[in-house]
Amino acid sequence: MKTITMADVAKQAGVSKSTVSQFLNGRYDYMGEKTKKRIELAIKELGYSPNIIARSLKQKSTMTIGVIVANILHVFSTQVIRAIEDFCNESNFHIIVCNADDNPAKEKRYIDMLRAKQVDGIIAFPTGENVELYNQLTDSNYPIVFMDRIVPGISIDTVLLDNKRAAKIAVDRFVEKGYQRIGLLTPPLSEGVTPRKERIQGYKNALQSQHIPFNPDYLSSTDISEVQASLDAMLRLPNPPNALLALNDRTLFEVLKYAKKQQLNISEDLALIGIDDVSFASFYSPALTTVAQPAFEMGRKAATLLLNRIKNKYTDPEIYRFEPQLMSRESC
Amino acid sequence: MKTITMADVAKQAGVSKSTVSQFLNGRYDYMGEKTKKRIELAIKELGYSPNIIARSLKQKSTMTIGVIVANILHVFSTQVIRAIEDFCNESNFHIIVCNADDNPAKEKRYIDMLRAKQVDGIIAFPTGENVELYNQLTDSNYPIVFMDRIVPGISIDTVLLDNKRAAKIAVDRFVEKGYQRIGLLTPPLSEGVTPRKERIQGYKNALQSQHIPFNPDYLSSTDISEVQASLDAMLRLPNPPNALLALNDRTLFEVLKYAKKQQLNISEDLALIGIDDVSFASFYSPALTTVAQPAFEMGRKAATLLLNRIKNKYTDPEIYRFEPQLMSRESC
DNA sequence: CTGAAAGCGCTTACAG
DNA sequence: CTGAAAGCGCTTACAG
Repeated sequence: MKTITMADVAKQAGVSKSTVSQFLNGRYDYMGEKTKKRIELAIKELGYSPNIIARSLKQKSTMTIGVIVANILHVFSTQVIRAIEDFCNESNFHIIVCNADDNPAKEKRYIDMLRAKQVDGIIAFPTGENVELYNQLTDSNYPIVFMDRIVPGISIDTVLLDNKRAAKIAVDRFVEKGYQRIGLLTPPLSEGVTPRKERIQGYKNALQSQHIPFNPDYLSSTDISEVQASLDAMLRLPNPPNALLALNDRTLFEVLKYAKKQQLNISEDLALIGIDDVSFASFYSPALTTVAQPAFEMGRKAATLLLNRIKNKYTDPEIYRFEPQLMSRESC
Repeated sequence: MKTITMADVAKQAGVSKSTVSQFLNGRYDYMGEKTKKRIELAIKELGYSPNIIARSLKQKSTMTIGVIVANILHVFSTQVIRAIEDFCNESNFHIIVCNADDNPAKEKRYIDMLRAKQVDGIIAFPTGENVELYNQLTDSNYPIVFMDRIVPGISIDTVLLDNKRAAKIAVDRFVEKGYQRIGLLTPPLSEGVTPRKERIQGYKNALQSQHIPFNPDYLSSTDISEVQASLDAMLRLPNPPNALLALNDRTLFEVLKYAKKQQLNISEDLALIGIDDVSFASFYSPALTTVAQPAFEMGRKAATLLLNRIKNKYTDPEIYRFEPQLMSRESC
C-alpha cells in the first residue's frame, strides 16, 4: 500500500509538482485548460488525496482547534461542544476534545500537547490554576477563548452566563409567587469556579433588593454527596425555607432524590427552581421551573471569537455575558 | 515571535539536530551526561517545545484518532466519547470529534477530511450508506471500528449492545410482573439503524417464547414527533396494552410527556420500561425501570480495538456484543 | 558517542 | 503559463 503523493500525480499528468499544487489550491489564474484536465484525470486515476499534515507544516495552520472542558458528560459542556463543532465545520475546522476533570495538571498537559500539535487555537473551561501558563499564552498572542469561568487578572476573551442575573431571576420569581424564605443549595465554593461565586452573590443581592434579610442557615454549600443531608438539616430548622434554589443541575438532582425519598411534595410543600434547564423539566411532576443558559449561542460565540482571532482580526479581550432565561413551569 | 526549532536548541547546546532529536526521544543509550545536561538546559532557556506536526510527517503517525457520532447530544454517544477519550489519553492519543447527523454526505466528508489529516484511525457510528467508502477503508487496511450499528456485508470491528437481549429482558420483566399486553414504541425503521431493527426483533422473539401472540396494533413505528399521537391511538384500542416498552430514551421522553398531559398513572395504569438508562430514572415518580447499555465499557472496548489495530496487532474483524442490564425500579 | 545528509509531502517565491 | 529549487521542522540510517 504505497501511499501516493503529489509527485506521483505530477508524473502521471506530465507536469510539475508546483502545478499540481496550484491546481489543488484553486489558483487557476494562468493555468491552461488541458493542464487542468490532465491533472484532474491523474488525481482520479490514482485516487490521490493530499496530505494535510504536510501542508500544515508549511502553512503553519492545521485547521484544527482544541476544546478543553471539565467533563464532556456535563450537559452544558456537551451543548457548547456541539455548537462549537457546528460552527467550526462551516469553516472547515475540526475540534479535538479533551476532559480536564478540573485537574490543573491534566489541563496543563492538554494545553501543552495541543500546542505541540500546532492546533490553531483553544477554547477552554479553565481550571483557573495554571495562571503562569495562561499568561504565556496571552503573551505569545496565542488564540484562546475561555468559557464559563473568569480567571482574575488574565486578559482573555471569556464567554459566560450572566450568573448574578440568573440567581436574581429565580429569587424574583419566588418573591413574585409569595415565597420569602428562600434557601440556596450549592456545591462547594472552591476558588476559581466563577458560576458558583457569582450565583451566590446574585442570590444575596437579589434578596437585598427585595428587602429580605439574608439568612446564613438558608445557604448550604457542600459536596454533592452531602447535599441531601444538608437539605435535610435545613428543612428541620425551626423556621425552614419554603422555597429552594438549586445552583446547578447536579444539585437539583440531589434535591429531587431527597424529595422522592422523603415524599416531599414539591411546589406544595416547597417551591423549587433550578439553574440549568434539565432534559426532563417539562414532563417531571411537577414540571420544573428552571433558569436556562443559552448554551448553543454561547458555544457559537466562543467559536466565532476564536476563529476571528485565528484569522488575525485582533480585538481587545472582553467578557461576554449571556442572558439567562426563565423557563416558567409548575414547581414555582 | 519567531518560533524556535530544534535547530535553535542544537546551536544553543553546541550539538547537532540529530543529537537533540535522540535526546527528545529518550534514546540516551550512548549519550554523554554532559551532552544531556547541555541539551536539557538549552531547551529550558529557549522554552523549546517540539513541533509534533513535523514529527508526524516523518513518522506517519499523528497520535490522533477521529470519532464520528451521529450527534454528540445523545447521551449514549457522549458517554462513549468520554470512555474513548479516557482510554486514548492513557495512550497519549487525542480525539477529533465529529457529528454526522445521520447524513451520509456529511459522514463521507468527515471521513475524507480526517484521513487527509492523517488521523491514525477512526471510530464511527456509521450511517451505513457509504458502503463504497467503507470498503475502500477496509481494502486499504485502514484502522476503523464501528459502534452501535452493523453495516451488512462490511467486515469491520463493531461494538454494540445485544439489542435483542435488551428487548427480551424488558418483555420477560413485564411477563414476570403479570403483564401480557405489551406495546412497543419505536422511531421509524429506516434501514441501517441496527438497534431499532434488532430490538423489535428481540421483542417479537421474546413474545413468542412467552407464548404471547404478536399484535401488530401494539407496535408503533413513527417519527418522534408523532409518538404521542400514535400512543394515544394505541391506548384507545378496544383492548389496549397494559405495558409499554420505549425503544430508546427519546421515545421514552415522549411517553412521559404524554403521560403527564393525559394524567396517565404510570405503573398503575400502564407499566413502562425504557431501553437506555436516563439520568432521572431513579428519582422520577414512579422511578423508571430501564434497560441500561454499558456505554463506558463499550466505548473503552472500541478504543482498545482501534488502538490495537493502529499498533498493527491484526485480528479478524469481529462483532462485539455487550450485555444490557435491567435497572429494576418502580415503573414495572 | 555524535554529526552530515537525505527525506517525509507539501507550498511558494522566483525565473523564464 | 509552468518548472526548479528551497524550505517547513522533524527523524533516521549511516558513517566515523
